[in-house]
Amino acid sequence: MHNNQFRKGELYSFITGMASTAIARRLQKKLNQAGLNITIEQWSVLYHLWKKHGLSQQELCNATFRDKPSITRLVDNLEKQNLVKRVPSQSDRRINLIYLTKHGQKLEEQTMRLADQTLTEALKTVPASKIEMCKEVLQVVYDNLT
Amino acid sequence: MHNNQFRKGELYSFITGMASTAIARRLQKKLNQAGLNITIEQWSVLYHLWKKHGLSQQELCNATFRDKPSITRLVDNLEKQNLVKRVPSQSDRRINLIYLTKHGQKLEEQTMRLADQTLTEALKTVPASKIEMCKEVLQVVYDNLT
DNA sequence: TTTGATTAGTTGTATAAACAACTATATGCA
DNA sequence: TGCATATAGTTGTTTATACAACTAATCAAA
Repeated sequence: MHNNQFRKGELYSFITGMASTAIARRLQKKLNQAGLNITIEQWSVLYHLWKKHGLSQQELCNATFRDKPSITRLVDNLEKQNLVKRVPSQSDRRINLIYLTKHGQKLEEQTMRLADQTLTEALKTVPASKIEMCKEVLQVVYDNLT
Repeated sequence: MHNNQFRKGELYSFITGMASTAIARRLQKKLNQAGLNITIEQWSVLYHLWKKHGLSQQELCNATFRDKPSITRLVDNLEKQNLVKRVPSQSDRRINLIYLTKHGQKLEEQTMRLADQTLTEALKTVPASKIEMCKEVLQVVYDNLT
């Protein structure tokens, strides 16, 4: 009852993800201003490749929470920009392993700095304890729905 | 320093909005399963029209945090589905006022119920106090970036 | 070993978002 | 009044997402 009413009030911003949309737009603007010709979505793929080279497309699907066609096309575009390369797996010919090119590797430091700046701007004025709690809630939400 | 390290760890899920994406997908699935042929984005426009009839496209831009071309096309699609109607303003011929059709009005109750269900599923196991704090943080983030 | 099911990836189609360039109308100031 | 400027909305282009249907390769069980 009380809970229900509470939720109705919160509905809109939770569902539309206004905060994360604002964060993504701010980061995209920073990337553009830095003359880096990549999208947030491409960045999110590179993010996982910086952590571990040679992921398959399916692994990128799982890591980025996208479906297979989305990853196919993101990898297409990353390849066009010469940031990654598809390498057929030796052991399983169905699989493409995705490797960063030198150009793709070089983007890590600069873009991570811009992402860090973006979060600093977004979370300034928010105490660390609240950020931690918020992050926990978002994780629970994700787990509840997946 | 400590703060910086904290943020780096949180980076990815904050920027990609994994929680809100999961919420939106769950609601979309419910809409589809109910045989309602509308997208989340269309729903977010209808949401504001249910609260106040006869908004201009510009007002819908502000309310939904979208740019003008996005609203033009969302209204195009809503009109195609006979859910809203563009009505030229009498006092200012640049302006279209957007009104719900009867069909559009009828969707309110059912879709709000589905949205409410979605949030209940997403936030079950999360105490109300944490939800409140999380909502505050997301609002601050939004305000910090807008 | 053959065949049926599963897995990895691609292609087609529809909707949406961001950005730039555009038209039409309104406003405000000289 | 007239012209510069601002505002409301549209159109074109690129990128991304979701879903369905598809191909190719692998696996597993009879």
